[in-house]
Amino acid sequence: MRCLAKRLLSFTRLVQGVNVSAVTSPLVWEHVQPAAARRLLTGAVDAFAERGYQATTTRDIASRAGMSPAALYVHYPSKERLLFEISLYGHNAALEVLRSADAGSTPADRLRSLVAAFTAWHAEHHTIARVVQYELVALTPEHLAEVAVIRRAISTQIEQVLADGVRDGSFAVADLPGTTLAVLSLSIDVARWYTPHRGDPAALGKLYADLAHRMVQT
Amino acid sequence: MRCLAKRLLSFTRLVQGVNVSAVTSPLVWEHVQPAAARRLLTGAVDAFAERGYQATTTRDIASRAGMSPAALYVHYPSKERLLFEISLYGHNAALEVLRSADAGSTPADRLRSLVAAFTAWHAEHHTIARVVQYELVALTPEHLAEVAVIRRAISTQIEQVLADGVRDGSFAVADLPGTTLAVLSLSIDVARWYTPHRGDPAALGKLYADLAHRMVQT
DNA sequence: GTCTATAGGCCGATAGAC
DNA sequence: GTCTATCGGCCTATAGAC
Repeated sequence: MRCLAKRLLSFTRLVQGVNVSAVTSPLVWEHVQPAAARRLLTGAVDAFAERGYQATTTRDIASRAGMSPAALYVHYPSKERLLFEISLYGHNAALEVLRSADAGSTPADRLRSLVAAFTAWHAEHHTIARVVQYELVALTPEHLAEVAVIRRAISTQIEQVLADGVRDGSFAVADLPGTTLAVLSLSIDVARWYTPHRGDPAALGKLYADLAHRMVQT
Repeated sequence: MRCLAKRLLSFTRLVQGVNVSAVTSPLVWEHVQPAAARRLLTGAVDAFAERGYQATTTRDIASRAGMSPAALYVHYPSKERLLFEISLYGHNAALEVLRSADAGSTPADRLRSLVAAFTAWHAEHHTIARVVQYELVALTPEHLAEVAVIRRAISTQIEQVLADGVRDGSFAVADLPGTTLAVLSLSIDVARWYTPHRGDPAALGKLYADLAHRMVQT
């Protein structure tokens, strides 16, 4: 457990840095060291996404990592802490994907870019995304409060672009908070139903960018 | 347990009948008899919606119904059967809400009516809806197959209206299955975030009907 | 149809050897 | 840092009295 603080620091640096490809590549958990801790963490992501946090046993996670049940506690102090690390990293990754995608000369371009990226991330990383979006209740109140800060930043990122579009007349939005939530919903719900055989994440992102833009354009 | 088949029959008749107000009123479970079985079922809905199926204990359900843990098994043979009855009833209710709402002279009117009703149902009945949409994995394969039939009917109901609008030129849809899923997503995701203090279900339905219509109109 | 009592098993987490 | 062994507790479900 001595290496926990170090791991949290390193992944925060990575996610908030410029190298976005790192969080969308298959090597998402490269920063988790040592390798045994990483095997436990990726096993937990898969198990939590498949069956949910409560239905997953520490024995299941350990066996996916090729270890005995007791070995888990050398790397993580509890099952909840494993969930928290996944949730915190996942939220930071999602926020960073949005921040990197917020580029374009018009609100319409920016919105399309945001929705395409956010949707594609939820498809590409649907296992992590499922944990991020559907296992919040299993976090301790303290850990939930920590990820809630990131969730508000994610919401603000979308709301800001919509507000900018309303201001310059390119968007017509009757209910700004409600429409923000609807745009977010569209992407987030992808984590519920997406499986790799249901199409290319990038193509899905493009479709959803178009649908979201049509929801608000004048 | 002798009364189980009778209960299933009676609620199917109710849900597929004409009295839609019955499934949107607070007395949704009136058909579940005797009262002790109904108390267990509504307690289970609340508990499953709050904490999830796996995190809910039979002791918790029984105590919400004011009974000892053992009394539950007089009315339901297992915890999963309780989930199945809730899920089956909820799916039938949602489908019936859609079928009753599919009225209007144009595809645009029909789509707006469908989305408004489906969205309002997910808000008004967000506890049942949460169980319906997020606890599918906890069902046995046989029970899952049974609700999957109803889920396909729900999806078809939306897809048909979109197809009708494309045919008569009132809608422009690049990807029919993808757009169908997006429209459904918008309403379904309401179950994830809705709480009563977040606004009136009917007003939310109206907003979402507008957003969905704009997604597809020419 | 409700209760008390409990079977039988699995869970999260720990102890201590190597 | 990994193992085997195990603790103490809680779980679903059942037995049997009333």
